[in-house]
Amino acid sequence: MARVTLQTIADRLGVSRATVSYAFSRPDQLSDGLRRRILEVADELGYAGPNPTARSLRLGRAGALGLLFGETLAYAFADPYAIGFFQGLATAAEDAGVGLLILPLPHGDRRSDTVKDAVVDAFCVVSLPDGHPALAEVLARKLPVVVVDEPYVPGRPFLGIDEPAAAAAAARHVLELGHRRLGVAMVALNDDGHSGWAGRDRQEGAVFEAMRRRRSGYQRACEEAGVDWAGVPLYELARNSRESGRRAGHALLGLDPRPTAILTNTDVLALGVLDAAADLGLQVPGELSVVGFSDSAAEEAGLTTIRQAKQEIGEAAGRLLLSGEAARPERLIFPYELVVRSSTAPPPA
Amino acid sequence: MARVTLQTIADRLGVSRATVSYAFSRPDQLSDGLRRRILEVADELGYAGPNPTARSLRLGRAGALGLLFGETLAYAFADPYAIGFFQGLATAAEDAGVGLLILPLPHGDRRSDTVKDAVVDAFCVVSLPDGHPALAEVLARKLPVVVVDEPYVPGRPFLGIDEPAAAAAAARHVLELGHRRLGVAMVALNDDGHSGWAGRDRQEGAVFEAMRRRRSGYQRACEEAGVDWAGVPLYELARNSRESGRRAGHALLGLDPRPTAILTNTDVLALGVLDAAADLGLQVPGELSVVGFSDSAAEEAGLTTIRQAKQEIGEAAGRLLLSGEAARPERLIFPYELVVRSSTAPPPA
DNA sequence: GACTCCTCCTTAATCAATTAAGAGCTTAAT
DNA sequence: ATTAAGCTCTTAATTGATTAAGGAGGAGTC
Repeated sequence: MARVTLQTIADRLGVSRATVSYAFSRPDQLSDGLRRRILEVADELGYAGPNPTARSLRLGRAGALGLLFGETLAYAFADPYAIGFFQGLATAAEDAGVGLLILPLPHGDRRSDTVKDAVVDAFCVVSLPDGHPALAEVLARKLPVVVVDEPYVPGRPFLGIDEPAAAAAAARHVLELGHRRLGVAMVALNDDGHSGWAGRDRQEGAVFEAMRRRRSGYQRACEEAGVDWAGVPLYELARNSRESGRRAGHALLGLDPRPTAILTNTDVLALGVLDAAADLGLQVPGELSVVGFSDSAAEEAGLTTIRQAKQEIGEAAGRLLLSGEAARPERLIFPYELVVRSSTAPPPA
Repeated sequence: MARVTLQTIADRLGVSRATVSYAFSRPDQLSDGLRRRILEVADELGYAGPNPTARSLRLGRAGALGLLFGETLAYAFADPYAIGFFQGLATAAEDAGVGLLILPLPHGDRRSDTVKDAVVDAFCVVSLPDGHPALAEVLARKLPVVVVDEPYVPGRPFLGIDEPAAAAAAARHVLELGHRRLGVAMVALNDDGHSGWAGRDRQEGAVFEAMRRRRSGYQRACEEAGVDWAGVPLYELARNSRESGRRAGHALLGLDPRPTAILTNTDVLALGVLDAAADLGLQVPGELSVVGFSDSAAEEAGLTTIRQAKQEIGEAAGRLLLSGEAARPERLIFPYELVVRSSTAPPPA
């Protein structure tokens, strides 16, 4: 059974290919009788309709938005922040009637050309580490691109929050409550899979720009409050999971002197820190204050966190790409908000 | 600035288009010198690389899997069950190095041809109501298709659980605990946006097959236990949200006599029912037992539920489509498991 | 009867690539 | 010297559509 194309139908009926095309896409160009006959024969031959790829080639539009996320897809779908963002982006795509093509990152040794081969009209890049090869591939495509969260690409629209300011607000919150011994747990500073204490080098050389900037916000707030940043232990995690957070929590809470407040750069991590506190029988917030980030999984647990409008950011990214305005390099900085719940309080006396 | 194509580069160098193509896709066919010169000129002219659409047309493969989900995308991304499924599907796609094209359903009056225009190699259809027009469009594409959960399409591979048996297991659990006055809250029976008490007609005429079958499982278990199904109130919800669950909870718990156990067809709904119980000061499980479904949001809340391997199902669906075996119509029925937690207990004496 | 105007369909260019087969030319083997 | 074999590049067919421009024929108008 050879492939059925417009031509097959045309030949069968002794009309031209163009005529058959019109039957599908422009009914007004044809007499009703012929059109009906064409559709009949098409049905009879099992024609699948005008080939979308050929159509796309001819029309010069793909009808899809490419999404590149700086993690494995399985991971992305497990991350509440990513989910919120997807939701916003999907809303924009849906309103415009275009699809959302979620692309896997080139993974391990397998050389897959997903970015090169992606049939899309534009790309949305989210949370890619500095210098990731996929970014270069995206830029090489010469299509509209927006970047969300990181990395900042000069000349391209950027969407995100003021990371240092937001992080500083989180730190300032506990500092103003009177805490002086802080601890920090952060995921996604680097992408070498390492977990453990992170010294100055790993902190400042972090390849995830947004997280690097977040960290600098913590530092600034500490220094402004007269707390020596060099004395603030920072535990770095390879994966953003509750289990990771627990591990970091145990590491930080095992220190002497023990921190009275722990800052984390994701809510999921913060939940893990709460688990660690529970393991050790520490009261939160009486004996330990914990702050999350993103307000993605914080409400139920009563977690103090920084809220960012992930859905709005996603939707704005989508609209920007679909409006064709993505050529103008804008920096859209979205608001954040410190949400104080029941995981923070003044330190024990 | 006109578009740069292979031809542009070929003309510039005075070579044939084929030569330029080889420079990109088959280095062994060319001398190193010429190849280097071609790549140089390409770079100089700002060539974006071989056009993926044209490539796709010529090669006859799209490098993407189409996903059609029976709800708005914004909604899908908010549903823990869907997320789990996506995760599995994305894993399979990722391993194969293909993208995942998430398609919006034709929405309201806007006639968008996303299904017709989707550049994909296969479709995965999830939870579509009976007779939804998008299904016909998918089938018309004559591409490999698998259906997950619903609807069952004769001749096409199907993946899901034994819905009636799973639902019956949930019902049997509370019946065996001694409950006799049950209440049921269900979402996604119909897609007409209606919420409220559902009588026999709306129950049996439900357009979402999986949910219809789930309901029949509840009924069967009741009847086997000698509980008259006609006396079991069923409250139907238009949306799967915690708020909906709370509403259903209030409706059911406001009845006289009050049910001692409430079955729901999603965990999210069950959480809402717990909220309603809390509103009314009812102890769970002392005064009320609640059972969820899917184990997608149940663990933290200590909810008794039916666990289904959503990730596995997603991954299996992906692999089936990508293996090219999707032609053989199989019915892959996945295991379910009753997970008893702390939301169910014998009824009050 | 000549002219114009429709309606309906065809012609042919175009979208941007891939790739089997073949044509020159050089090198190696007999 | 001749033939075969290798390289390197070109030719041309192919993938499956869209659409502006044009032609043929019939109807309407003066």
